Amino acid sequence: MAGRRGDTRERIREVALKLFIRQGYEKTTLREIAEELEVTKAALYYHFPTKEAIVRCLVQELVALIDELIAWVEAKPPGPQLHVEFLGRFSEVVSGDFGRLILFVQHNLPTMRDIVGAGAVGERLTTLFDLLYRGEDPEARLRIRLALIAVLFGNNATVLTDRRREPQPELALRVALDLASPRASAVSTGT
Amino acid sequence: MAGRRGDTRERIREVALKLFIRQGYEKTTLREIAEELEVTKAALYYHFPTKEAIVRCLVQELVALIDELIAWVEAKPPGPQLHVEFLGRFSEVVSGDFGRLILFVQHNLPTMRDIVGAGAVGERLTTLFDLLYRGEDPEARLRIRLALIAVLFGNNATVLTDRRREPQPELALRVALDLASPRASAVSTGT
Amino acid sequence: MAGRRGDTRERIREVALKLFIRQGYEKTTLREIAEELEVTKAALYYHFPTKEAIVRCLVQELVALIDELIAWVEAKPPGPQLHVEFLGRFSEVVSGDFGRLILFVQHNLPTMRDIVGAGAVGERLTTLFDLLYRGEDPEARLRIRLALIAVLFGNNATVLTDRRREPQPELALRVALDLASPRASAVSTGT
Amino acid sequence: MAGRRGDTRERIREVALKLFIRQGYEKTTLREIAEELEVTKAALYYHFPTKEAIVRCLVQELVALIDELIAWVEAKPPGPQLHVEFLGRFSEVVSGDFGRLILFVQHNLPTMRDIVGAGAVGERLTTLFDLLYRGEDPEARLRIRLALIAVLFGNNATVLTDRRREPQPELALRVALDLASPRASAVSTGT
DNA sequence: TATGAATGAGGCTTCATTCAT
DNA sequence: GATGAATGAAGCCTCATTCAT
Repeated sequence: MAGRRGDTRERIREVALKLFIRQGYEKTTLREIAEELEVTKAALYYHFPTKEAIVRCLVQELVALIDELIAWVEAKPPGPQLHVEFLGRFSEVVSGDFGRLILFVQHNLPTMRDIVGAGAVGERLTTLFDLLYRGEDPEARLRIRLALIAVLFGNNATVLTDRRREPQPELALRVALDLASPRASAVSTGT
Repeated sequence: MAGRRGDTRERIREVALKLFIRQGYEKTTLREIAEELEVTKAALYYHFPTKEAIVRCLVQELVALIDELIAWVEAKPPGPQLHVEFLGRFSEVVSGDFGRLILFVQHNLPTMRDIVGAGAVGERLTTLFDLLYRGEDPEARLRIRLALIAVLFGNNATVLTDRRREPQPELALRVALDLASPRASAVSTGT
Repeated sequence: MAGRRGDTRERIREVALKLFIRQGYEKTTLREIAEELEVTKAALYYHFPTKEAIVRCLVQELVALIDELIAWVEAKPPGPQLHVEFLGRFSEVVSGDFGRLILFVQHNLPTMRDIVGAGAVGERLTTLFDLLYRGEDPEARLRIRLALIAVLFGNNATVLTDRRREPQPELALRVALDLASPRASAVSTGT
Repeated sequence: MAGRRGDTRERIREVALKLFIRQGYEKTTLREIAEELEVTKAALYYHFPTKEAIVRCLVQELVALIDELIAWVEAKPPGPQLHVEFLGRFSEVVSGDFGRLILFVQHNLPTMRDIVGAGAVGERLTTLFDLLYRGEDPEARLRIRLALIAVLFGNNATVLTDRRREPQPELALRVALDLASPRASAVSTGT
């Protein structure tokens, strides 16, 4: 009640993100958001022209964060060492807002499709992958993607996640690094 | 009206599954389902007491399929060879209805939570993992889970998936096998 | 399941009456009636063309019972003794099906209006009163009506009824007789 | 749209009461209420969270009015004179909103049961009776209840009411007073 | 006599959105 | 910046009823 002047838009964003993750976009009503903020529904319309606009705003934040990663990668010299460094960076980033935004997207897949278009986020990620693995073979691409997933698993919980255990970011990072490291193993050269 | 006797319930299930994956549960209206089936909304209520009941039915099918996998694993002698065989089986199964049901769950995460309860599917999967890796260390558990994800990736497309390429089930299986195979040290040091 | 052949119509009537009293006509669905009878909804349509028809059937029974009372009164010589005898008769009759039918009407007042018409039952009762009190003054008419209510109170429970006590038919009859007995009391001659 | 600010809730209450009496709760649709008020159905939901809530609101008004009567009785010294005075008060009150609310309850008996609970109103009335007749015998209790009914009859029309005549409040009150007045023996033996 | 499957109408409710203040 | 009141569209669901078997 004191000291939060003008940050209403920010608070809306926060609450919306939380609820969109927990309950999904469609089940989250503007009334709920407003109530949690102790304002009226109509007040939200002062800050966002539309419910969808909140989603677009959140997605744009995610895209911006991915763009930062892209810029980060572009600034580094390519090479196998890059993958290792990148996973470290990714692991950091994922534990913050970036992680929650990814969760938001994962929990609202069909909604994403018809509010921001099919590939809004996916496209950007593919760009990122291309940068990391320009010219590499499909298997390497798949491995890096799994490595990212592994890192994600270290922090969040979704289906296929072990619900009985606490998140273990370091373990996840270790496995991810292994996955991404180049190999001349029997398996990948076989067949 | 022609030749389709008694299969209405089955057809509802089919269309609902398709639409729940494509548009999500909340955005899929009963009217849509009914129209695509060329019946009235009320007809749906003859076969399912509620919209949620369709979801529950679908989830139960998935659970049943997982239970089959569990039974399959329990029938085999344990050992490292089991993992290899299991991934093969999983790969087969994932290309069929099982895969679509997983997709359905992934695309409706928050809905799952409040219709069938938080862990309805996750719990079952954890049981399956426990069986595969009873007594193994956390890293092994994480790897098997990633291996399953890899197989899933070979067939479906979700966030973090490479949207420009066709699914490559064989490649995915190969990487999965590598992930799950036992290795000399925690961090692979080559073969 | 054994011995009740052909009495289905009767059983429908019974169950419907019970439910119409307890829950009201509108809230009682044909499905409920059918379920309690362990038949299907459609089966009801063999016995009654319509839900309203069940109501009409019940009302006609009540009307028939009132007509019996009318005939009974017409057969007796008029005079003050008649009132006493009639209340006795009424008290008997009210403890049986007649009472339940009255309850049914009381619990479904607006429904009666638009299924059987505003005065279907009331008209008949007025006829009965006219017979009992032909030529008597308005006060006497009101007293007889209250006497009948008193008798009703002795058996049923409605609003304005003392919910803490058991029905006391004899007490009710006693008060009713007092009410109906002619008087030259100070009150009725005053003003 | 003209001159009616903030009274919408009141107007809803009014129209609902009228229609609930005339057609019964179940047969009265929100569309009807809204149309008669020249607002949209959704507007009703701004003022009442639910159709049932309108009923509850109405019942609470009735309960409040009964409570006023209870307070009125408690403020008077007990004794036979109290009954006379009370019937006078009751007669006044019954010709206003109180009477319509009672009518509403009488015309929606089963609905009352499952919206506000079996004894919501009955309980309160019993409290009132207890106050009037603390320690008196069952017959006296029955008589006072009949006296109240008589007063009701003077204003409203229900089953067992003489539909051909106009309401006659004064006559009704006279009979009620006679009913409630103490008498020599249980069965009146003249004056 | 009875049922399984389906329909059409309509009911209650919810929700994003608007607008005058 | 914010609110109270209202709207329009649409959603889920229920129910009496029908009809071929």
